[in-house]
Amino acid sequence: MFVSLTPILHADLDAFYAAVEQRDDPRLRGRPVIVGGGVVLAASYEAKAFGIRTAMGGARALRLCPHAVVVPPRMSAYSAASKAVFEVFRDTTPLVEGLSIDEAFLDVGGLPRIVGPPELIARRLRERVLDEVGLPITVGVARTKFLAKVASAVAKPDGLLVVPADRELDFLHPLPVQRLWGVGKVTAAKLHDLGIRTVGQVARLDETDLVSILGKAAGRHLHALAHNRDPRPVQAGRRRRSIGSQRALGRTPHDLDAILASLVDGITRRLRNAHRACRTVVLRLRFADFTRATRSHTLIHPTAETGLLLTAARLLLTAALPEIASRGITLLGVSLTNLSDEDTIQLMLPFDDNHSPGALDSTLDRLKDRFGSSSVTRAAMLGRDPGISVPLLPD
DNA sequence: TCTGGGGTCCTAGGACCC
DNA sequence: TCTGGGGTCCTAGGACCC
Repeated sequence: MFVSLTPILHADLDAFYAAVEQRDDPRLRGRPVIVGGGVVLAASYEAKAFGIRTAMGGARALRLCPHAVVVPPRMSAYSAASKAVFEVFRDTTPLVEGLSIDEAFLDVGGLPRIVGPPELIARRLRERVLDEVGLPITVGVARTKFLAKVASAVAKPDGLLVVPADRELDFLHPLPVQRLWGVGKVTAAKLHDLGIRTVGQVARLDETDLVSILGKAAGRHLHALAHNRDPRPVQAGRRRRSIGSQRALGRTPHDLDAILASLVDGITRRLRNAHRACRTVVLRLRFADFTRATRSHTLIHPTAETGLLLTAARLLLTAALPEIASRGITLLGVSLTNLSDEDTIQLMLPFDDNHSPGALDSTLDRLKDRFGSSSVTRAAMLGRDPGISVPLLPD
């Protein structure tokens, strides 16, 4: 049987934040390092050996390993390191899809005839990241994104694993279900209740059974992954879909309005720096019992203006105040979603049913002449009002 | 064990339109 | 006059990932 071979690399930096700290401070090398404070943001492999895990409470982590070194996070150092690593990725192939600050997919399908087989490309990539950025990185290689990601997880730390096309299911089926992308605590528990512990057992289920257990999307998704069916291509240049910020609140009394203002100030700055605008403001709350809630409001027009977005956020907060007063609050957050490009505005045109059907189109034509046909698009606004997006010109 | 901060995607109900 | 089916958008919640 012909097997199409478009090799995909999944490159994943090892214990990223902790590795940057060990790189920058030789005294930390070889020692258990915890990045974070109240909660473990990252742990070096020496710390992981004591059972310390990401997202664990700091106090518990120190009980497991009292001599661990705790360092405060340096986000700017991590984003600089990430940038440098992604430059090596893009120098390897233009088809790079970033998944997070420390991992990415690389499609090297177009490369092998020029530079060699995927395994060689992966080996070179690991050497370059270590030489040029000073960080260990693990690479998984397979025909699908999903399998490449599984391969890197299995190969960690500081490893390389190639899954040959004729050995895919042999590799996949003995693994525990938690290895499937999208299976977390809740889904794993549901499957365990049914006696399903391995990927192979999932693969033997009918898709309809899986859908009835887990819901439509998750069931179909898992069924496909268990058979290593993952047609998703590596997508370079995917854009962020939301920008947010949040703050955990301690026991001391807090000025919620001031915190809200500083959160909105920070995220609107990031929004403008990215040349984006948003339409939906989401207020995030966590109560004293650690249950969560969101409140959202969608504006008519996209905007990146701090004042407008702060007003929307304040209205949401004001409406939530009675609930906050009765339940207590331990976290306040704001995110901006429904993002669009900042450099377009939407015109609301006062057309109604009495106008001739061609009136809007002729106006569109005039706008296309004025702004260029490719930059004028018709958009639906508020579900039913005709709207038109045009570039926002300096004058 | 006492819980951070940044995200993605899916579901479900209600409003509204055709 | 009463009714159906399909579609989109908004809101809220939840699972999951690093």
